[in-house]
Amino acid sequence: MVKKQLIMEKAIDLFAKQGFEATSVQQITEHCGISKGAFYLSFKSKDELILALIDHFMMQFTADIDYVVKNTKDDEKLFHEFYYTTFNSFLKHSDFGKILMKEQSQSFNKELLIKMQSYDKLYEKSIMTMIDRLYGDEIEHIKYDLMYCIKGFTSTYSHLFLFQNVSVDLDLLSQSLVEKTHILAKHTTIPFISAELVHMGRLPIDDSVTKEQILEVVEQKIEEIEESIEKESLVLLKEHLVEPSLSPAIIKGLLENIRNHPHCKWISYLLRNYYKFY
Amino acid sequence: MVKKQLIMEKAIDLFAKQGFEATSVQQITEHCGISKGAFYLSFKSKDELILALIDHFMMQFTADIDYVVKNTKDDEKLFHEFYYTTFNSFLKHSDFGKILMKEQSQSFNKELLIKMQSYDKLYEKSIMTMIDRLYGDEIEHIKYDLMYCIKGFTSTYSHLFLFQNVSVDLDLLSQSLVEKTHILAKHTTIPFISAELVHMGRLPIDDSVTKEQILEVVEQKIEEIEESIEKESLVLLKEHLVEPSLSPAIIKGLLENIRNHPHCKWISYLLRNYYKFY
DNA sequence: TTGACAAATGACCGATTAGTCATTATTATA
DNA sequence: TATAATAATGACTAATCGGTCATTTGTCAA
Repeated sequence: MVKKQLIMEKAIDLFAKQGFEATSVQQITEHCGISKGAFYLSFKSKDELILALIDHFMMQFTADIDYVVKNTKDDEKLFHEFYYTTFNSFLKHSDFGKILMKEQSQSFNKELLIKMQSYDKLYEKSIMTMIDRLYGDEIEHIKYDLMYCIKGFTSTYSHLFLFQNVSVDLDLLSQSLVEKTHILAKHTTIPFISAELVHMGRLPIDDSVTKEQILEVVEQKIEEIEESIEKESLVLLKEHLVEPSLSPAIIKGLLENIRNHPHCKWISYLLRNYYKFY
Repeated sequence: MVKKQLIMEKAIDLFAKQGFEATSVQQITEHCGISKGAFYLSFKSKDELILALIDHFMMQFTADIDYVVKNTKDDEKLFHEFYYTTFNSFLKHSDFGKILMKEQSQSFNKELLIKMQSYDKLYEKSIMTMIDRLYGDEIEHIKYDLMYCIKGFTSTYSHLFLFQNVSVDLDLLSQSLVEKTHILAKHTTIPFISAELVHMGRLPIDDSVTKEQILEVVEQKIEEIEESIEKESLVLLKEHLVEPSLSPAIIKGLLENIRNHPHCKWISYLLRNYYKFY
């Protein structure tokens, strides 16, 4: 299982430099110092690797954004936290960010397309939550336009530090985008994007998650991670899932324990939403 | 020479669907109904094909935008014309637009990277011209931010009709973006992007064009095109280049003759700038 | 009809690809 | 230490890639 992570880390390096298709399995295994056969013990195919990478990072990203959006109490800081977290994630995992930008609209794989669309949908949902909370009904008619502009800002400005090697002041960048967002929200009058337009051309996605599915992910992670606090927290959460016995306060504390572990963010996200902690 | 155009047209289809690297020369020649050898009579390599495609479309696009920016007299309509022309070009050549979006940051080829950056620079120049004309010194401190937002709008909203199969009202879209642009220009106070930031991380590009270079392109096009009016106009323009003999009015008229021919837009652009017609 | 020239062909080349599997090395158990 | 179970190897396959070139086909004027 630790081999799987090694491969993923080294593959990221190469994919970011050369792109997915231009990188061979041979190159990856050489970069890892393992044999070609060993690669196929961890992943059934090269495609499965890229899917795993996307899941690994997008789950963290989605969970981080969701946490910030739902746990920032101060309305004044909401968009700033959102922008900052978005850019910080891109910066922290800039290699993956590059892959994402490069391969974004590359429909070479239907499964990948559906995956990306489902994460994108969650991202849009978070943005809409913020817009509804800050501006309410008063901008009902232009709220999808605002959402689209916000998405546009994040992707456009990400290019700056992903593809041009410039170091940027994320705080200032976030400030300037918060201002732009507020300005657009207050003054825009001409709507262009409707709810229908947002959802058209999308593939239908089943995004309901059952207790059993969560349980499966939790059990898998328990095997994977080694840190004691996180592992014990997961075990307790798993037992509570099978047979509820803990108080909400304890649950919330356990979730907080695992929230910042890179491999637990997604579980934390799933459970937060399962237990309706927001 | 007509074979070259056939290959380019058919290749566009496949590149848009599968991407550049995922499309083989074999596939292209089969789609054209020609042999593999015939392909290499028209293009020295597969790389040369993609470079030719990018030149072919980007020259048209750049020339169109430049014309609109320099020839729209009414300030009120300037940004509307700009947005409309941008989106209309993307829509008209949507297959190429897809390729552009897919392959944008793919640095698989240094020559391609430089090419794209030089066209991008021209696009940014056009935007800055509009900003300077409409808002002048009053927004000096945030003009690069505004430019970046405008670029962001065009690329973000292009996704709508390129990758989701939705038909959009380009006029309404342009209207709504004109409004957003004006709003941002009037109210933005926090600058983030500086002139240095825009030019950092860029490769140096030589964008001066000599008379000899223009002459070369003109002569080449004279051989290529068949339409009589355009051809004759080109011949006259060429003679005037070698030995000036025509009045400015005639030159302007000749340029107008060829302006809307897909293969002459670039020449028209080069000559307009050479004779300083703006 | 002939011969000279150009256009077009597709079998072929060496390199590279994703993926397999018989074999070997390592580890755990008894 | 002996045995069973697991992990890891890398030579191998079949397919495909971009690109070449001896050969064939087509098109002229003579």
